[in-house]
Order: sequence, then structure tokens, then C-alpha cells
Amino acid sequence: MAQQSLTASVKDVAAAAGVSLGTVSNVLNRPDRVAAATREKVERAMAELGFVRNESARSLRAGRTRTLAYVMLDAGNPFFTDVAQGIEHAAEGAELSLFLCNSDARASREATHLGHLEQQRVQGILITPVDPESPVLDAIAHRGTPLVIVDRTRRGAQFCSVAVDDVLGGRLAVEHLVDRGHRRVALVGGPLSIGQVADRFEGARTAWTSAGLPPDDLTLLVADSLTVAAGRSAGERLAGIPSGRRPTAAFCANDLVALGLLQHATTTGLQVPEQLAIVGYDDIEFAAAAAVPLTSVRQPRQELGRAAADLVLDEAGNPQHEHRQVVFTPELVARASTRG
Amino acid sequence: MAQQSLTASVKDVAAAAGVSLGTVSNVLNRPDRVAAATREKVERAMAELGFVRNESARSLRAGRTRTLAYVMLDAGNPFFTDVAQGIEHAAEGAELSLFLCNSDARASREATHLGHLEQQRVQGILITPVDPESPVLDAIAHRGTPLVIVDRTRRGAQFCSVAVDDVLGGRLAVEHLVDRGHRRVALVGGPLSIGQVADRFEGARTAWTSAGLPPDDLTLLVADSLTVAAGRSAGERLAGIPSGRRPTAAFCANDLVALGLLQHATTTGLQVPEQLAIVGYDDIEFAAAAAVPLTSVRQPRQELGRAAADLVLDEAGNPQHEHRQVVFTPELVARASTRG
DNA sequence: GCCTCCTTTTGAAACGTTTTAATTCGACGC
DNA sequence: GCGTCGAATTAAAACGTTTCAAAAGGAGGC
Repeated sequence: MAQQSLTASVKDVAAAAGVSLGTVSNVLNRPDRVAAATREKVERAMAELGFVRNESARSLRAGRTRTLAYVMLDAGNPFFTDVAQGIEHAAEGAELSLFLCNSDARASREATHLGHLEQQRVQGILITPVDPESPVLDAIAHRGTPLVIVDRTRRGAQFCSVAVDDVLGGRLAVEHLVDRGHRRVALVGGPLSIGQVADRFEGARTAWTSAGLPPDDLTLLVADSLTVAAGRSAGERLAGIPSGRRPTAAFCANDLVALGLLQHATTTGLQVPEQLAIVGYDDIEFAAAAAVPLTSVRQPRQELGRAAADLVLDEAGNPQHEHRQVVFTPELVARASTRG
Repeated sequence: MAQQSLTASVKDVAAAAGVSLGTVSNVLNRPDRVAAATREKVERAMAELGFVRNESARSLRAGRTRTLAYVMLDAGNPFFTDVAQGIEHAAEGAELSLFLCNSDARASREATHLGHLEQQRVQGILITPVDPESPVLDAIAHRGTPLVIVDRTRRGAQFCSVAVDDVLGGRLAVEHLVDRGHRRVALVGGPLSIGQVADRFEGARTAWTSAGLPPDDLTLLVADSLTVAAGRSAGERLAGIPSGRRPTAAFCANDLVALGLLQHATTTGLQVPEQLAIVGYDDIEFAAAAAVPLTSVRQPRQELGRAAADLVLDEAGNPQHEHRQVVFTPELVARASTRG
């Protein structure tokens, strides 16, 4: 069972087995068309030489690769790794490799990744873009690589996209708080330029006014990012409000912010949920695992990924594909942080 | 600026610009060798046709790809995404793409990924393996793909590897607890078959006995996985011990377990750190962000990734490469969870 | 023994790029 | 005006695979 460390080619295998190169290829691709004895001979030669198919040559010849790619916005956020896992399941089912890239929320990094992926001729690109309106995305789609936007939406029907109804999510969160008797509520998160944040807060306001509550009692605390640190700093500002006017509950634009807020409250002795109830968004694993388990709006993360993969595969394989905007429904998960 | 949606090749560009195919290639690869006027003509043609280089053809011709790969053990664990980020920086510097795969701690999935990567002829593979002793790894290295083991070690010098001194880490954790006056301590984590866990606990025992403390006062609480849920269940077992004999501190094999334990303590009213001090391991972002910020043993995650990438690049490019085992030094980060 | 039919095997071409050696062409020195 | 040199360009080959039409072997019928 000697193995060569320099990679053997189909030609080498053919020579070793004493057959033609076409036969080796047949063994690889239509084993039924080759006589059992020959096949065995070839397979033995492949094992002896340590033959490994060259995917570059394969996809050059085929005109397409067996690869899908997902460009994540932030690999450090468990939300996106869960989405990636959903995509991976779908890719696995279609016998495709999944290429994961991380833009880290930087447009330049994203562009570099997209450039590489286009050169690789991946079958399709899934992306949670830094900016869904970027013309870079149009250029790619225009040149022919199927592209699906994940967890963002975009005006017009240029692309398929998969998202969650953020307006509804915001509504659910605030309805829950109103149900629990809260009459002064804070909205915490930002920047407002992020579509998700704007939508969630819009839903929150709708719920608030539908309940007939005065708009002035819904306080907006804008944060400059959706991070734990931003949540802590919002906690400070909240604590600065005189207790008679201070909100008794906060709806945070994501779980990281909510965890930061929770941390600040706990360390300063503010009781959660007695003095401050908290609702997060995303329902990441750490939300349930927090010291006070967090009420949160759950998004179907894995399904999001799976649906996106299905769309991109349809676009790649189905000639009469039509772009679709899939919208999932979020769900409120009530836990101790709002259990009065 | 009309663009073709069917991908144009070098040949098409050559025809459109009225030059030979070799000239187009020169524009791409040695622009200085081609006259300014011609170059401009070619570049215009490329833009008009929306030309995108075909990476498959390129790497087939070159005999190697411009790609590195990292097979992660668990994409959901922030520790590994941080390692990945370190690798990515190194890859970016070397103008390589980084292919991220997730084995999800399943050997079969890992094998599938490795097979694909070998076919892709990636320049090198970085991997945190399910089982560092697996012969699959040897087979790959033997066939010639540079492979570096990340965050695990392996007997013998078959591969390069990059790891952190877990024995020392365990020692630091327990020395810290002893310093703070704790005389009954629990070790929480498992399964013990994981090398990391065994090493950390070994270091813990060394510190304990070196301090002249009786071995019986160091309790081992074996968990069946390194997850938040396992930490909670360990909390229950801990609470079951009569308070006179109950450990006053716990050293957890990783932060997820520590967070679970912390959560259980908080919800059952056990004061942290007054009644139970907790030390975690990994210092993931959520450790500092916990309701009671967690003391933890920090590993240089990004440096780990960067060093691994450097090793694999050396192995790929340097003919007189020699396998090395790099070991980093961990560091204790003291926070509120042990601040008596 | 010849023809047909079916199974198995073969040879050649093609995918798109890079590279090397060869060619063209104008300028320059003599 | 001839030879030479250098810069710019070209033509052809190669990378490893798949595919397709064609060829080679049998087996069987007459």
C-alpha cells in the first residue's frame, strides 16, 4: 500500500492499471458501464497511488463548481452561526460544499470575499450584506451568479431574499410587556440606520399606540451598536432617570444589548424583573443561559438558512426560477426576565 | 457598458480587443510588459464583457489553489470563531481565501470535509479535530497536503500543532482560588476523555497538592459535555452537598459550563462569589458580560489562529520546513465571580 | 463462416488559464 | 541599406478531468 506524496492523476492510474484514461474516468463516474474485473483493477491502482480527484480540473470541465458560499455579517454572533448551520444542512443534502466567509461588517472585506467567490464560480452566494442596497450585489447578479439576501430585505425584486418579519417581532415584544402591566417602556438599540432596528421599533410603537398608551411614555434610548457594551451604557442612562419616571421595562433590539443591560442592572442592584423587565431579540443560546433567563423574540434561524439555500439552488438549477421574498414569522419566548 | 450574463473568457476578451489571447493574459499578470495603448484597449474590453477570471482554470494550470481551510470543531462556540478570525487575518495577509468548515464534533462530517478539501487541493488545512489521533489525518499529510492541528496536541512529530498549556491553565485557576482562601474546591467538567479537560484538571490537582492541601477536599464533578446545560446540572449536584462540606469555589473546564453553574446558583439564591466562587476557562466574550462577570483563564485565541496559519504556510512554501509544536501560555483574568 | 447486436474499451477534443519560445516590427548604429 | 537589438506581441503547449463518437470484442443466429 505504498502511497505517493506527489499527487497522481487519472493518467497515472490508467498507466498503472494498464487501461485507457477514459476507462478510469468511467470507473469514477459510471461504474456500471465497466466490467467488474477491470473496475477492480483500476480501484486497486487508485488505492496504491493514493489518487485524489482534482476538483479544479473537474469543475473547469464541468463549467461549474460543487460549492455554495455564505458571507456572514458577523461570525462572532451566534445568530449567524446558527443560520450557517441551516445552510450547511441544505448544502449537505445537495452534495455541495459550503464555503463560509466573514465580512465582519466591513464593506471592503465583503467586496474582497465576493470577488473571490465570483472567480471561484461558486454555484450560488448567500449573503447577509453590510448594505443591502450596495450596487456590488447587483453587479454580481447581473453577471449571472445566483445570489440570495439573508436576514435583510431590499426594495424591488432583483434578488431572492429570506427574512423575518421584524415589525411583527417588535409588536410581539411590546404587546407582551403591555400585557404584563408595564406603562413606561424603553426601546434600546441602534443605530437606527440598520433596517432591522428601525423595523423592530416601528412594530413596538404600533403595539404601544394600538393599546391606547401615550407616546411620551415610550422612551427611545439609541445605542451606537448592537453589542453587550452598548447595553451596559444604555443601563447607565436608564439608571439616571428619576425612579418615578423611569421605564419599568426595556425592549432591546437584540440579545447582546439585552445581556449588557441585564448585567448593568444586576451589578447596580436593580432587580430584574421586579424593577426592570427586559425583552431581547434573536433568542440566542446565551439568552436562555443568562443569570436571569431572558425573554426574547425568537427567529427561526436554521430554517432561515435552509430556505435561503433552497432558493439559491432553485435559481441555479431551475430555468424558470422567479425571485421570491420569503418572510418568516417570529415568536415570543417568555422567560424569567419579564415574569413579574 | 453592456454586460454579458454568460461569462466571458480570455479568448472572448482577446477577440473583442483585437489582440491575441496571450496579450490579455499579460495584461492580467504582467501589465508592465504590454504597451499602454494595448493595455487600455484590453481593459476596456474586459469591462464591457464583464470578464471574471476563472479560478478553476487558473489553479489547474498553476497546480495549486490560493486557498486555506480551517475545519472548526464547533462553530457555535465563540472560542473557535475567534481562532478563525486570527487565521483569517493571516490568510488575508498572504492573499489567500479562507474556507471555513464546521465538523460540529462529528467524525463523519469531519471526514467529508477533509475529503472535499483534499480534492480542492487547498494549500493547507488547519483543523481542530474530533480525535487528534485519527489515521485520517495521517493519510492526508502523507499524500502531501500540509496540515496543522489547532488547540489539540498529538504524540509524535507527525504534524505541526498549536495549542495552549492546559496544565498550566488549570494550575493558575486553582492557585488563584487557594490564594483567595478557598479550602474546599470543586472541579466541574467532562468528559475526562477530552485531552483538554484532563490536562486542566491535572494542573488543578498539582496546584492543590503543592499548596499542601488534602486531596479529599478537591471534589471532582464530572459532566458529560462542556455545555451550559451540563453546568446547570452540576449546580444541582453541588447544591445537594450539605453546606458544611460543600465546596466554596468551583473551577469549570470551560466558560459555558461556568455560565450554567452561575445561572443555577443565581436562580437558587446562592450568592456568587460570597457563597460560591467560580472560575471558567476560555474567557469568551460572554464571560465578561455575564451577570456576575466571570473570572476565567484566557487563551490567546487570535494568536493561536495566526500562529497556526503561519505554520501551515511555512510547510506549504518552505522546502526545509520542520514540524513544530507551538505552545502558548494562558493567563488568568480575575473578575467579580471570585472577588470575595 | 458471416452478419448483427450488445457490451466494453478507447482516443480525441474540450474546458480557460498561464507560460515559454518564437515571431514581428520598428529603431538604431554602422 | 544592411544587420542587430529590444520591445511588444503571438502561437502553441500544458494542467487533469469528462464526454462523445468510434472501435474492438464477443456472443449468438442463420
